[in-house]
Amino acid sequence: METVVGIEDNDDGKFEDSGVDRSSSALSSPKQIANPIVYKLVRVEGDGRLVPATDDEVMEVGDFLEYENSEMHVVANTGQSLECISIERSSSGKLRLECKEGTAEADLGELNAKLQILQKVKEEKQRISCGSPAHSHVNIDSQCSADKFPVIDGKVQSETPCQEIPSIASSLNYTHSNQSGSIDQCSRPSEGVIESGSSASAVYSNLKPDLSMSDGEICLDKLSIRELHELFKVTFGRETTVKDKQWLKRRIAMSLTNSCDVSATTFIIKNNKIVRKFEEESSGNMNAGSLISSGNMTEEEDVNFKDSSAVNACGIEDNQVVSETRPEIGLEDENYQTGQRAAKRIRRPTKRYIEELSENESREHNPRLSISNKPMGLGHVSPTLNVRPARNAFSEVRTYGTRLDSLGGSDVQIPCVSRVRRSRPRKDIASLMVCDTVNCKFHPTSMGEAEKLSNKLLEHSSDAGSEFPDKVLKSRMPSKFHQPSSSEPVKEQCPVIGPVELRQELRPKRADPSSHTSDDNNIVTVPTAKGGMRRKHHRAWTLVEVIKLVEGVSRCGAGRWSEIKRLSFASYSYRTSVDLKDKWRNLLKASFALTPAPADEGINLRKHGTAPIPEKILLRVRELAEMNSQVPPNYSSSQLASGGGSVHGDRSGYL
DNA sequence: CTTAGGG
DNA sequence: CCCTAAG
Repeated sequence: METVVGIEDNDDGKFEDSGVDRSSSALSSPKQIANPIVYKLVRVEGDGRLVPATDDEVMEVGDFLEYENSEMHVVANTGQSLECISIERSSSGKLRLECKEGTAEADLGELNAKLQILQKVKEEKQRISCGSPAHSHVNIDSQCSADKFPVIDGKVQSETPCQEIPSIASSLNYTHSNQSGSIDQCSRPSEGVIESGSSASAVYSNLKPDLSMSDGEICLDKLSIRELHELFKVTFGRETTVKDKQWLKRRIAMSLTNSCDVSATTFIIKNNKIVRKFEEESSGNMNAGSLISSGNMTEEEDVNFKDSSAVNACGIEDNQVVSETRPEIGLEDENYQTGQRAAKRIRRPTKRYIEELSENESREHNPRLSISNKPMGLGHVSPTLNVRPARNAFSEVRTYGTRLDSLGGSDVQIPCVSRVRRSRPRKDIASLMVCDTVNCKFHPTSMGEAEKLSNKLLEHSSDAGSEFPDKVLKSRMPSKFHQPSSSEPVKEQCPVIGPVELRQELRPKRADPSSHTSDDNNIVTVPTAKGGMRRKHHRAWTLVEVIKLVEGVSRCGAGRWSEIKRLSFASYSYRTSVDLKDKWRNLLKASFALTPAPADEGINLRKHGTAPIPEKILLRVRELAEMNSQVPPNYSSSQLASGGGSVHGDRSGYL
């Protein structure tokens, strides 16, 4: 699945013993054997099997490696401080520096990218390896460490103080062994411990002599402030004005350790250890100082962070390689590994945090915007009443605007005003204007009570009708309201485009064009074969609407839906006469079901389940229905003893 | 177009 | 809600 870079260490025969190692070696091509350290590209199959990497894969990695090497060179050249040089001498040291430098100075971006990829691969591999029998322990180990990272870290720190920074070369071998060891350890602790003890000690003994920590530490200690500054500069790629020797030392040490981690790929664990050690050492010597100084050095800290992250990337890469290594055991190693993991973990967040956090933030913001508020509660009468009017009023305008939007094809809502006016011919504009005025009227009018509202609405609607010349009404109403959308060629419906979301409303604020937020009603129109658009989602009828409907029916009589539409639903572009009719039908049904119908419907059962609609209204509906059905106007009053009288009364109340 | 009714 | 038929 994933391509992994593996480092195979041929130098130490003992390391090869491990099954893991063998597998890797088996995979490795023969030529690799010659080199002490071999980077292998392998693919981890789903079953955990390691498969030799393809040429392409190798190439990919190869580039990276090359890049690193070049980086190393650069670093070496750039490296000015004695310390650096000394470190560089050791192969491991070189790597370290390189990583560090690369991250700090050179193409952080590129490195990071590569590192990320590598890291990903590595992670994947680890995951996979868990599944595979051979690597299962590894996985566990890594996971465990990861999970417990913090704790382990602390543990490691305390436990690993003795460790010193070995030369990178040694560390490489060592690392491999360590890693494998750690893995092994997990599976079989006892063995691992023993083994680790021997191997680890041996390695250590060998390594220590080389450079080891003493080098770093001593060197740092011996360095003058100026030298430290230089070193700092080399390390971080920038000057520092800090005069605190301890702080400088600490910084440098940390950076070195970090770099080690990174570069140490294989050594990561070890590096971690080392790092830890450094920290400890530094802490022992300068911890107090560092703490104090750290407060002042935010800037410096930041830089460090950066560096560390960069380094991390390198480290990750290395880690990746390491992961492949076979199992050697070392108690310490395990600790190291855990430590490494921990370090990894810690750092990683750092890196990603920034990116992701920013992303998240942006996302969060967006969601908010995108989230539509649909405060419409049918159940709540008062609220709806207040809200609805406004919304409704605009809805018409909105509709127009929507259409325009749809034209654009984008969901974005353009301020209705601009759209409407632009797109629409004068006539339309006029009609719109009228609508607006009407809407405005509605808006301002605050109707606390449903009745009031209904009354007012009625008035308005009637007013509008009467006020405006028939011409205007006619033109705007029938053509535009009803089918206009579908009929209106062009732009509005974009039949061709396909399902377009028409966001109708601009909500209460028509002024605020920007708020596209999905409004309560997102009406999705679906292109019909005919080319017409049809609403896809049902728009819940609001109480206000129902009231208006009832009112309209009482006023105009059932069946005169177009009239009612015109009078009472002028502002509701989305309610067609057919809708009204349908709704009325439903209301009738409901009313009869709900109320003990004295008249035709003998069912007295009440359905409480469905009663968002106030009984009052249903009652009235029923009355109206009865009235209608009973037709004879004269007769109605007498006939509908219970209903007739009440009907009138209700009606008067409403009206 | 508008209604009415079925799906 | 949508679709369709009938007036």
